[in-house]
Amino acid sequence: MADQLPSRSENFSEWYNTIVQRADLADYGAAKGTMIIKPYGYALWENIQTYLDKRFKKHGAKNAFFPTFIPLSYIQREKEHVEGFTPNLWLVASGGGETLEEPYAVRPTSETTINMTVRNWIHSYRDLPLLLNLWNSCFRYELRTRLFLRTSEFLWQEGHTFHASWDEANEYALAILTDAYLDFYANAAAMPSLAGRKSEKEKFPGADITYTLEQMMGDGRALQGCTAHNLGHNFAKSFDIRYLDRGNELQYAATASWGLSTRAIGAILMTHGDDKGLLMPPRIAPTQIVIVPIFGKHADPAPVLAAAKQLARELADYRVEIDARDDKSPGFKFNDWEMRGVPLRIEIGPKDIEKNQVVLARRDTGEKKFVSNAELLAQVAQTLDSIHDTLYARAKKFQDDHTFSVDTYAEFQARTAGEGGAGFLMAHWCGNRECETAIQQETKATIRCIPFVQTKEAGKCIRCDGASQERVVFAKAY
RNA sequence: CGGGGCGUGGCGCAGUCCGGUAGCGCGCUUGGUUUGGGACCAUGAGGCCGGAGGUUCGAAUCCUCUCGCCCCGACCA
Repeated sequence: MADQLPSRSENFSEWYNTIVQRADLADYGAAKGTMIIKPYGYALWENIQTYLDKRFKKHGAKNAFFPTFIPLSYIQREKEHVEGFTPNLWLVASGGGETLEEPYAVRPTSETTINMTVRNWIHSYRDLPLLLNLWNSCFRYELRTRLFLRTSEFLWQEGHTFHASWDEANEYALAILTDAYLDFYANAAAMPSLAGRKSEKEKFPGADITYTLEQMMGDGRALQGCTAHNLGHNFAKSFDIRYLDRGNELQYAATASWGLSTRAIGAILMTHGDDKGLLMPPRIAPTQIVIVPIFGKHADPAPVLAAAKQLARELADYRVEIDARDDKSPGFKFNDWEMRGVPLRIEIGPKDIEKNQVVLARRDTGEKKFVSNAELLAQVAQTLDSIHDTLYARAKKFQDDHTFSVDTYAEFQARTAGEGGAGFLMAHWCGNRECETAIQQETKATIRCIPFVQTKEAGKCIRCDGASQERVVFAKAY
């Protein structure tokens, strides 16, 4: 009897920490705060990459690579940017035993090094837009780390784009947010998102506007699933990126940047799943279907194994694994793959072979049914789609059930009291940073975003009674 | 950097108070019986007890120093 998992409903945080390691997604690295992504976890990342990469390219972005080491003076060039990132910066002080004349920053993000380079690539409006994307890792010094959610080094993509005007940069950032990220979360990860923009306090250092998708995790905490920034002319001015427009006038370019990291894996894990373990969304699941051959009593295992392999060939369009381990019982395998979150299981034994059928078992509902070989392909396709829809619907319902309109600070404090998440709290806010900071200090809740979609209504700030024209979303966040 | 806890086979732990040369569960090896919801019997392998120094005839155990990790707080783009 294997150890029981911690209960997801009763101890969410322990459940997460245990499942990430037990499902072989990731492990701790030797250096403090670093993460080893194991094959099962990396396969999930590769599926995320494949999905997103296509959409970025559809929007004209081209992949490139920029160095990990960045001269410190580059980072220091944009005022807000350096202030924002200094607490998280790793520096390389020596190389080859020699102290460096100027330390290198280990990229916390590539805005500066990209801008220093691209300023020489752009001379004319004909060079715009310039649309780059990098798949790499970045490094941020962190005091408290958690696998996938916050580590000292993590994988991500960072897009950096250069445009002729502020509006064009803005449109591009929004296009990526909705056509790439929102689409990915909804149609690949089976996750609803709350789209909006960040408050001044929460936005990216150096951005004019930061757009975000906020998702609700299974414990009612919020997680920022990605960001897209309209950097306006800030970096172009700091790095002197100018071009000649059609009227032969020198203009500053406008820039945007946008990113999604391996934190998305954490988001997927914390959105789906139950007390049995993980539940991978079918379209990006590392293994979509596991075939468990049942070797019957006193029967020859060879025909069963052969039938399982034949099944796998028929299902070649899917990511399929056959669990032919002969030292594990079927019951153990069922539990094992359920813990790992494989959405669909096919059981095949001697009795099924006689009857030209298999057993289809879905991870989300636990439902098991016999399916004839003739109907198998259609049933598999339909069931995987149905699991995706079920996961999305569940997550949406959970988000809706944990979204509250809050009109008094007393209720706000009551909802944010205690250890766990508080859901999304839609409340009026005067727009002042002082109030925002005070609310955070008093309740641990932060403004996650100012949603794009909401009914405009006048109201009073939850804390100071100041005038407000729209609600913002507060939550306790990861 | 404060406050608390912990370092003992791959993993989880007991043993530490009352010093006598290391044990349990899981996993792993091999053989056999099993296999439709977490199988069983037998067998075997595996440990500088985080590190250094000290006390002692003798240290996982007592003393001193040191290194590392975890939790809470501070920090978090």
